[in-house]
Amino acid sequence: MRWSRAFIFTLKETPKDAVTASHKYLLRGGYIKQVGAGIYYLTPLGKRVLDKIQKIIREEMDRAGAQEVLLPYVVPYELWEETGRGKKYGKELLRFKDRKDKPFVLSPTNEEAVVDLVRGVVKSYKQLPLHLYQINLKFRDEARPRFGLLRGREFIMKDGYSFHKDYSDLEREFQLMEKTYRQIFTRMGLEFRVVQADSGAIGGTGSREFMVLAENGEDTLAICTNCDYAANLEVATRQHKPPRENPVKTEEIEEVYTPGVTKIDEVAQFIGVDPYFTIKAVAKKAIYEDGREVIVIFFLRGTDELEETKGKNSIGALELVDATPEELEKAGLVPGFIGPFGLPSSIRYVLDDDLRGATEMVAGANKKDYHIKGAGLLDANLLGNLTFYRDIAQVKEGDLCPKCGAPLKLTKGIEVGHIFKLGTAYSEKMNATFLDEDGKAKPFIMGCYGIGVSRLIGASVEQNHDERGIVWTPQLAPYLVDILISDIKKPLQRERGEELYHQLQTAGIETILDDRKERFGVKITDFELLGFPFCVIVGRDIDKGVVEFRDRRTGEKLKLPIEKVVEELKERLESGIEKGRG
RNA sequence: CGGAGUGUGGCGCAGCUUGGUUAGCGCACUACCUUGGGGUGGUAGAGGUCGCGGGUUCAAAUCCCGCCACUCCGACCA
Repeated sequence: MRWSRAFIFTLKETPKDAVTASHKYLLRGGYIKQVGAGIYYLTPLGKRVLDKIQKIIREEMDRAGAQEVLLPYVVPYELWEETGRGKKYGKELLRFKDRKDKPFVLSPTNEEAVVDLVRGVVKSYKQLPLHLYQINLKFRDEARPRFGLLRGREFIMKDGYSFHKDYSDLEREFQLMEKTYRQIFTRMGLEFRVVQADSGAIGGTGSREFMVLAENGEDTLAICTNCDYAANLEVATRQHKPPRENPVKTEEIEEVYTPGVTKIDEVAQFIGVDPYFTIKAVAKKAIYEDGREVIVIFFLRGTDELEETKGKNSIGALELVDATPEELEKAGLVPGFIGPFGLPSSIRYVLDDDLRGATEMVAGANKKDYHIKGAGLLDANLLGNLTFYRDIAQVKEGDLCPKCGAPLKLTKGIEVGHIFKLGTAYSEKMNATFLDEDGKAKPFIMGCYGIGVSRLIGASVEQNHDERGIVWTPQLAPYLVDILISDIKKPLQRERGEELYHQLQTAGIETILDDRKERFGVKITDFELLGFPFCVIVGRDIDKGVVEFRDRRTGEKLKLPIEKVVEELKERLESGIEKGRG
């Protein structure tokens, strides 16, 4: 491509709306341009990156035996009624009507459509397994789109759905997909982790997320410093440590007058114990699928925080919201003084695993302005018979790995892939069955596999940039080499640059020729902003047949006879891409 | 969806408090000259219904009311 003819617009100043690196640089480099909240144009440069990503995904999915289809973007609402998701999905689902007043949705995910496609067509276990995937637009009417391509409302996603006759075959496919995804992200040259995850609103079990590691990722991951354990903080667990001995002994359980002291730190200080020996009560209102609302109290050590996702899952609720003091009082609770001892028997509660065997604890007395001290959770009679321990605490840096016991470390990531087992959740509701060997109709057992394709553009920049701009991995770069003609008015520079350009094209290396009538400074700054992996500067040494070769990532500069350029590039590309694969 | 904020040429902003001639600056853009390895310097230009609607007033970018859009913090999410 000749730069002088290319639709490239770079911005010297950062548009004020951009905060994160990827948003800033993609905007400044003219890879994207915003149309509306969470909706973007992709320019030719952006499209080239997108195509690279898609190509890798297609190759690997096809290699794994999946078949590409194209499902509709606009889906009749009636399909969503069949699964009940039409109502459940909330405002993120964009609903609208056509001229005949028939309701439709803009697809945010495509389980319904793919099941509809397959049902009645796949009738026998002999036709299974089947894996269909597509790369298509999605729309989710996000409450708050942000960070450019990282959280758009309209985005491109690869979504795949597999159909199986039994769970062991689903398991096999799931493993295959994990391997395939690893291969995909490795080929892109990205640093990533595979983590255990919550399966979220789509439902299902056995969930794995693929996280690109980046400082300002939206997800927090717990990663073991020793073994391969890695989990999204939402579901990360830790080893139960034996309770520490409380140095402050109490002869017997007693009530302490603690007027107006409600916060954990204040309570600990007031009574004179380490917050570790206090019991924190987190009151929430749980909302269930059927619309029921129940007050639930989560008890944790004063040094721990409730992990809402784990809390939610521990009681099978759809959502947890903060309970107001009025709601608590109505339920017979004393806000600020809630404790597990003497809790009204009608109240649903959950104890964190780490409280198992805890003794000499301080907790709210369920009585205004009083706490209890010296209580142990072994005193089952105080708790009633309903001891209900679950792991509901948020893992902290330094907690112990559930697998090997080494310390865990927290790090940030951007979710770019998610695979999970759906089971029969959709096939049953949509009455999609096949005849098994035993002659009985059974619902398909399904798996679901997503990759945030357009998000990957952003995630990749988020991970690969410096203070001057983007640093593409060779696998995703829109062009591999920028031939920079330093002074376009010098005929020799121009001629040699053109020759090299044709030579590289013949060699099959994607090249952009900066033949603009601009100064050197402008061109090199654009090169750095746009992030092409390599630059060949045809400049003042060309009369000696020498050009300058630059590596964007390392900043390395070297003088090189022009006829050695192709060789040099090929060498670097091979070693670079191999490194990416490792 | 709660809280905060912003809307003035393509981009970044000033002007608004205290209404008053042709609405200004930097970058980018056009033409010419100049310079030519890190966003050269100069001369002359083009480009704006001041987010939209209504109101107050002799007069509104500026004051008042309504609406819309976008951004940020939070809740939520591939």
